[in-house]
Amino acid sequence: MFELLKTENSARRGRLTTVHGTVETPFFMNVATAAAIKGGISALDLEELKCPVMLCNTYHLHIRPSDAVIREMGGLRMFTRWEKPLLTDSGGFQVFSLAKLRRIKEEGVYFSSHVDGKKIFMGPEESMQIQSNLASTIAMAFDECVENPAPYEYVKKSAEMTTRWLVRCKNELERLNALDCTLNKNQLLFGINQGGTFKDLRIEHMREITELDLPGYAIGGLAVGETTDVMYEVLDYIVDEMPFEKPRYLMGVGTPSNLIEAVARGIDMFDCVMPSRNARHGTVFTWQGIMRLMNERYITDDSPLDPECDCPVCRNFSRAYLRHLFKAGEHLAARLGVLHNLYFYNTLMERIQEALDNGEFAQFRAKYSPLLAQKRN
RNA sequence: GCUGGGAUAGCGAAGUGGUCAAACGCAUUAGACUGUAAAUCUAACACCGCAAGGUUUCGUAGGUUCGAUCCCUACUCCCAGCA
Repeated sequence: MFELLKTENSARRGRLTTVHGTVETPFFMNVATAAAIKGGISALDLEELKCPVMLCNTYHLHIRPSDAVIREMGGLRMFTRWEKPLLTDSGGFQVFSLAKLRRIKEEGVYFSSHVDGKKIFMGPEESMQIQSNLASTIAMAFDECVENPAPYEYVKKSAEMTTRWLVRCKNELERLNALDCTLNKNQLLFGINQGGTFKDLRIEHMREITELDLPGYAIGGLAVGETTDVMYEVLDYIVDEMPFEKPRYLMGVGTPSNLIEAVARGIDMFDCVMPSRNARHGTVFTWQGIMRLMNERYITDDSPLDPECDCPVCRNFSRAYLRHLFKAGEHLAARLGVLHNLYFYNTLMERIQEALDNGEFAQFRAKYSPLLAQKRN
C-alpha cells in the first residue's frame, strides 16, 4: 500500500507498506545483483548503511545458484539474511546489456549464459516463476530495455511487445500467488514503461500499462545512451501519465544530482549501480562533490573522505589510508569505498525526505543538485 | 684469473643493419563508469611544444657502413660455471 504524505510541486513524500515492512519514500535501493553488494558487503552491513530496500537480479540468480536452490533455502530474504523489503529485477535489463549473447522473440529471450555459455530461455512466465521462487517483495515485469538512440519503428514494436509481455507477467504472477506453495503470496508486480526518447510512444505505452492497474509503475529505458537533458525531458512529460496514487520508480538512475532532479519531477524510487561500482573504482561521493580517491593530491591527506559524513568509514579512516588501500589493490579499499558511497546515497534520500517534510525541497535542490555533480577540490 | 652470457625508457622485458622514441607487462598520472558479463575500461607516460612537428637516445669511447640498439675493437659493470 502506498500513501502520499506530502507534495511540493511535483515532488512527493510518501510511505510504502509491504508485507516485509514499511519504507519511507523517496528512497534508493541498494543493488545486490547476485545476492551480494559487490565490494564485500553483506545484508548485515546494509543495516548500518540505512539501506531501505535491497535489489537482486532474476537472471543472475537463475543461472547461479538457481532459483530452485534459493526457494529451497526459504527465498532470497532468508538466504541473504535481509529482513526488509527486497525487489527483484526481472532480467529485462540483461536483454539490453547482454546484447551479444541473446536473441529476442515474441515468446521471450534466448540467452547464452555469461557464465558457461549454456542456452537459456526467459520469457515473462519464466521471469515471474523465478521471481516467485526468489520470493521478493516486489517483482519487476519482464521487459525489453532498448538502447538510446534507437529507430522509431524498432522502439514502437518493442514497446508493444513489452505491453504484451506485461499482460503475461500479470497473469502468471496471479496464478503463482494463488498457489499454496508460493513463498510470498503478496508479491507485488510493477510494470515498466518503455518507448525510448519518443514522446508519443512513451505516453501511449504508459497509458496502456496503467490500465492493468498494477501496484506500482517504473520508467525503464532511461540512462541508456541519451543525454541527461533528454532524460529529464522524458521525465517531464511521462510522470504526468503515471498514476498519482502509486509509487513511481525510475530504474537504474543515477547520479546524486539525477536523484534530486528526478524527485523534483515526481519519482519515488531509484536504484543504481553507480555508488557501488564507482566506489570499487576509487570514486566516492561527498557533500562537496565527487572525489577521485586515487588522485595524487590525497597521498598524505589526513582528513576523512567527507567531513560532513558520519558513516563508519569517515568516522575512522583518512583519505591517505584509503588512497593507499586503492593503490595497493587491497580488497578493503572496495569495501570501505562502497560502505561510504551507499551510506551517502541512503543519507541523501533521507535528507531529501526531510527537506520535503519541512517544505524546503526547492532550496535543497537549488543547493545540492549542482554541487553534487561537481568534482571536489 | 679463465670460459661463457649480458648491459634497452622508473622497473621488468622485446627488438638483432634502414619501416625504432623503441612491442608488451608493471609502476606512475589523469579520465570514464547510471534496472552490474565491470575490484573494470580508456588515455598519457625520453625531452621541447596546445598541436603540427622538432631534438637527443638503447653501459662508455672509438670504428665499419649511405645508414648501427643490432656488426667490429677497447674499456666499465653485472651474472653463471670452472679454477
